[in-house]
Amino acid sequence: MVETTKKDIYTVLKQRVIDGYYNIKMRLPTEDALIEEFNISRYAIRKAIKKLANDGLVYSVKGKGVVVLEQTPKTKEINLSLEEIDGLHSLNSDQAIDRKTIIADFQQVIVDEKLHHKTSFAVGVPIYAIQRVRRINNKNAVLDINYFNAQIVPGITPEIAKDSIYDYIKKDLQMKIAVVKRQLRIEHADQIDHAHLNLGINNCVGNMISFAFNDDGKQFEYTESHFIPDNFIFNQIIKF
Amino acid sequence: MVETTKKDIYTVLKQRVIDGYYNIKMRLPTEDALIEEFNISRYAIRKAIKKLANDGLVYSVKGKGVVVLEQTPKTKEINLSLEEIDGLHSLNSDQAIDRKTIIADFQQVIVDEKLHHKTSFAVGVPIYAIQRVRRINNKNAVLDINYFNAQIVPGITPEIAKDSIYDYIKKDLQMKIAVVKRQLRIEHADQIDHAHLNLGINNCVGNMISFAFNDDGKQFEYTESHFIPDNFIFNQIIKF
DNA sequence: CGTTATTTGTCCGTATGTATA
DNA sequence: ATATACATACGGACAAATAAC
Repeated sequence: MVETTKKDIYTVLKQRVIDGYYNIKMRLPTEDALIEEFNISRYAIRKAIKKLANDGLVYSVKGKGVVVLEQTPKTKEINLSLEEIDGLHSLNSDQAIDRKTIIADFQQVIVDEKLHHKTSFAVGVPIYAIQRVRRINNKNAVLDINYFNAQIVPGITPEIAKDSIYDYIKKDLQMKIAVVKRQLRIEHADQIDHAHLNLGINNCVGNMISFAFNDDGKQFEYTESHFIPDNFIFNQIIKF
Repeated sequence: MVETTKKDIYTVLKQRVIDGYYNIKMRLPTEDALIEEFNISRYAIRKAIKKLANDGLVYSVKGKGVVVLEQTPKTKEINLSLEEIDGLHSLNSDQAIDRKTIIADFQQVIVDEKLHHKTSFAVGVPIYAIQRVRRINNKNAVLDINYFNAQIVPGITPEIAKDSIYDYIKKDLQMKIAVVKRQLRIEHADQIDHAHLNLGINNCVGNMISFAFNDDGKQFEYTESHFIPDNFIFNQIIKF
């Protein structure tokens, strides 16, 4: 029996899978065997295995066992996982990336009919409208167009926008971000994109649209992140 | 107490949320109240609520309750959810779409060093290499470039490819698809894209790369789906 | 402002179902 | 047909965050 705290079980199993420890049979030990080894409940073991499955490392088959998946190569592009927030603020730390944020526009406006249709904020609501260019590895790679409900997220300044609005929301306003609904499209680049981004010969951008909600269920943000081709990857693992 | 079978609880709650039944307080009843109403275990209630959360309709907050999120508008583009398989075969049925598949190329080849690097199939493995153009609403919208391991998925024919290879895998070969790992990039369109797709003035494509695994953990497919801008949306819901 | 009540989250043990070997 | 192994479901106990007083 191995001496391991509950939190470590996932880490231990993950390392073993990556090292090929279980690869000979392409199977994990049974739940009962792992319960024995780690001296812990079935619930805890299943939780660790579920996490491994979410990483795309293993797959559970009823009546068979937990299968180890063949490993696929790592990518060298900037890895977004469709789960990053606040533009490119919280990227994987193992990817060394030079970043710089340039404020291209900063306004306070009232939502009109046209903006309502785009952002789904109610007409008449005061909002911050901010445009920021994200410079990554000496390229203008992302144009963030943010709209924040000023009633829910008050007091944004250009200085805050230059740093991280999400840090301000979480740390200073003590607001909880609950859910972000995201859409990803590919669109023909418009004038603003060409003006701010290093598109090269490309005439399209990726457009990641985000609707963010706090834990009162209120939408406090609408954001479009326009990014240049070839530099970003979105990952997803689908289980059947 | 409402007479409801276990499976219906999610459906009933979903309908109530959509209808705004709980919107006055922006809260769902407590778990205990729902246990009372539906006369069912806490486990079952929590399962239904979890499903609602995955739909992006509600969000649970410890010590507070289950919050109903403000609703965002539906989109009119073809909705892919990053979770569709086999190109565009299994789309939402509420979106009426004309489809047609044209086989552009069909070959059996052996994996060489270059193909190994791209597909991550082992060198020497026999594979099917298939190119299909997906015509949607009278536009050449998607170019599917499929590579299937012929040892794991034998017997593919142009006739099968014209219909659905995934149907063949599941129904005829009785093989289980376990996991699909997917990457989405935006790339500059190449000659083949321009030749097969109705790109118009755009010179970029979306490239959805899929690695598919069966329940033995073996990778049986590598696919690139190149699609034209403006017609597709990928959705995701991120919970914190 | 501190204390108590409320409400969801986590964890455990157990029993039964279901697909696989 | 039998044994194996993961999936689902239930009830209960306690922890942790929030709300109410």
